[in-house]
Amino acid sequence: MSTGGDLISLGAITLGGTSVGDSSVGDISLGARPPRADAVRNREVLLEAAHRLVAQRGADALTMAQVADEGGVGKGTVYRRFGSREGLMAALLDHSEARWQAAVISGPPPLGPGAPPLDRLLAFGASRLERNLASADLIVAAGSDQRRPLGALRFVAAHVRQLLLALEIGGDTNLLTSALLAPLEASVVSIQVSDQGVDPAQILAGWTDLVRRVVRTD
Amino acid sequence: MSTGGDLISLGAITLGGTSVGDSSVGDISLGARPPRADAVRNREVLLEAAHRLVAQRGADALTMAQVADEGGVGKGTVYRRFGSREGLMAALLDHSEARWQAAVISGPPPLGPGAPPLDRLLAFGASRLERNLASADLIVAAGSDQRRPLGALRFVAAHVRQLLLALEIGGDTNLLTSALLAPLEASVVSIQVSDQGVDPAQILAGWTDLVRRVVRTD
DNA sequence: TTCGCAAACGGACCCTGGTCCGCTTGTATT
DNA sequence: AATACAAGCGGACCAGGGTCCGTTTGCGAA
Repeated sequence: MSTGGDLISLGAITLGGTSVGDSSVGDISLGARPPRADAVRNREVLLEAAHRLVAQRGADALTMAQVADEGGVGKGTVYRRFGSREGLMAALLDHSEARWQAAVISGPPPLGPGAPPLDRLLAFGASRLERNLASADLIVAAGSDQRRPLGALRFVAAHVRQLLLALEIGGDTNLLTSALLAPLEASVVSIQVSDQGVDPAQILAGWTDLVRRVVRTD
Repeated sequence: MSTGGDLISLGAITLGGTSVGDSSVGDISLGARPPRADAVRNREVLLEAAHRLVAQRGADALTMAQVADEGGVGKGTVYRRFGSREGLMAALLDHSEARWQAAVISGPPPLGPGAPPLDRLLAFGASRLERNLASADLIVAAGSDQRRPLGALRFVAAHVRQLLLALEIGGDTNLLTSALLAPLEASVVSIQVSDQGVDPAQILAGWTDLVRRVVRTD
């Protein structure tokens, strides 16, 4: 897996918070002294190790001791770097999240810019649902870790809100945004799919219907 | 706390599943021999102990060993009765859930029967949101335990679907129901309120707006 | 180059959820 | 009342998350 800088860490729209563990490598360290080389190295190594292990055995099976061993460091180091298991999961998500955000910001339409708002919104729903389902275990394992909800969720909300505004709907777009986002949340859809045996296509159909009803200005 | 039979365990719409731990006392034991007296007694005692501890220190702080001690039994017994921590939480929820369901089924309007469908739906949202927020920690702690999502969630879904049908909306009411329920889920709203500082009233306003848009048949 | 020290390291240690299994007890039957 | 046995019981035990603290190390300053 190339850990290269193929795209700027968009996930780092985390408003440089007070979150545990360090932030991404490419972060704008404002005033504070730069992180030590060994810390950066270990972070990389551990992320890669964790990624490998998750790919092999799934997120649920991942243990912190495993990650430490695989990375050739002590368990304490893993915790210093990521704060907690949730923090580690969140860090793992950051990669793919950044990729996805890039697709929304500058990818081809209808997901990316260029298509009419409604088309973009529907494409967004499909794409987000797919992603949330694909990384459901990771997302759920990341729980309500500091950085994820306030980073990724913020971006997603801003995007949807933008589209709703463009559609010139009345009402409070902020509130409506949350309401539209909820049915796509990993915690919600993973239950529907795993425990209730609902077909993901059905969920999307339901969401699409919902959106169509909400935005119609007949 | 009166453990009396003031209302029939509605939470037991759990379709008498294969879930771990036993089901509520009032269950229709079909064919199988009845539970032993000590088992029933311990279940009662432990529920009460757990309830007390949760009230005192909150759901998150609850440990299984505590419950066992407080109930004067071994830890193994707690696990036999409830299967897991999640199972215990789910059992705790059952009480209040049953109460709530009763209010929906036979309470005063507009939540209960008698009011026009739209009014009932909006009242439902307000009430459900309130309940989900009030027991958010318990609900989240109960996770995706067998009985909760397929018991409570099923009831709630059926109710909303009923109302939507009465409103004579087009489209697949099943899908729409899920989409309308998602924004009220504890996992969603508790993040909004705790981590994002959103006012519950705002959430309700957003949901109300959503519903109004969905059901309008202009 | 040497020095000082904040930062990083690592693994022993603690806590809690969950399992196991030998012992006890309720209950149906005779 | 005696018997048999399924069900229940309890606590020792294990695994994994998370903390602590004495030791090591990178790195800027002298």
